[in-house]
Amino acid sequence: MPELPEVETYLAELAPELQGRRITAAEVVWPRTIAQPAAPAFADAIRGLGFERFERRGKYMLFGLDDPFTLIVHLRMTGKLQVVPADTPRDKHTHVILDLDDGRSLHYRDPRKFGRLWLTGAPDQVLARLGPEPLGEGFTSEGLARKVGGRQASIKALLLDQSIVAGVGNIYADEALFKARIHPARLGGSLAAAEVAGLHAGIREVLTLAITLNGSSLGGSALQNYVRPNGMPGGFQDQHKVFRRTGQPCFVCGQPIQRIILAQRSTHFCPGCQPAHATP
DNA sequence: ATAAGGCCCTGACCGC
DNA sequence: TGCGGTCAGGGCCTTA
Repeated sequence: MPELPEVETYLAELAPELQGRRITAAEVVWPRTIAQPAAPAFADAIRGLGFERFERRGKYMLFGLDDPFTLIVHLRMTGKLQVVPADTPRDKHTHVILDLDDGRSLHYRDPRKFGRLWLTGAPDQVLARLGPEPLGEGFTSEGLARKVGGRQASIKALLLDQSIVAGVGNIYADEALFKARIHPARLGGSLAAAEVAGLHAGIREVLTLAITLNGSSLGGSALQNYVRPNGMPGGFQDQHKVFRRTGQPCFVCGQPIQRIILAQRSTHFCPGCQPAHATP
């Protein structure tokens, strides 16, 4: 499940492959993959455009094409983008094919079909709901405190809300809450300023290390498993303190990690390190 | 405005 | 072995 560090890794590895390349043809196999414009218009409009700039915003990849177009890609759960030889046959999960001018193609594959692509001249409209970048100057402890203050939703649910902070998903929300020693079911409005400050720092530390290690590759199902565009796994899964460690001893206090459901998401925490109530 | 629940999808997994 | 049911999960939409 690609979150900010995985998307950052994706873009870093795709950029050198795509820089300067031009799209010579486009095929949309599953039209609903294209969020904007309609699939036929997308395929028609993207033909002939070249890749110029590469940016990330939250979990979105922004491919700056010839002015004024931006190709936006959100991988959601199981989306993958890979540069392959042009004669590579599409499999049953390949939904979009962009042929490049160097004898290769960019394949978008997505078993769950949740991911979406946009071709737009106004990317800010697509990204309008996003909150600040967690590693940017716009993300401050005070700003986070304003957004969670007074809220009656769990802090876990609030961290998953992309309008509060962009790019944090299920893995890094759990890991950041552990780092800050905050129980995930605590209500946003119950957090003291010092706790919010710790959470703010925890989010940044977890994401920064995860980017350095090229994200998290989870074992088990090939469907869920994130791998980098070059096929290599990330390295942050070995740093997980709570995520998918249900029943295993906490590295800090030894108590078994618990799993609960919050906001319809698996949530992992240490009952010893993350007490349900703030300690005065 | 906020909180909660449904929906989209399909491979993996479980119990019989 | 085969089959049906359940689950996971990001973001958007609807409902209250």
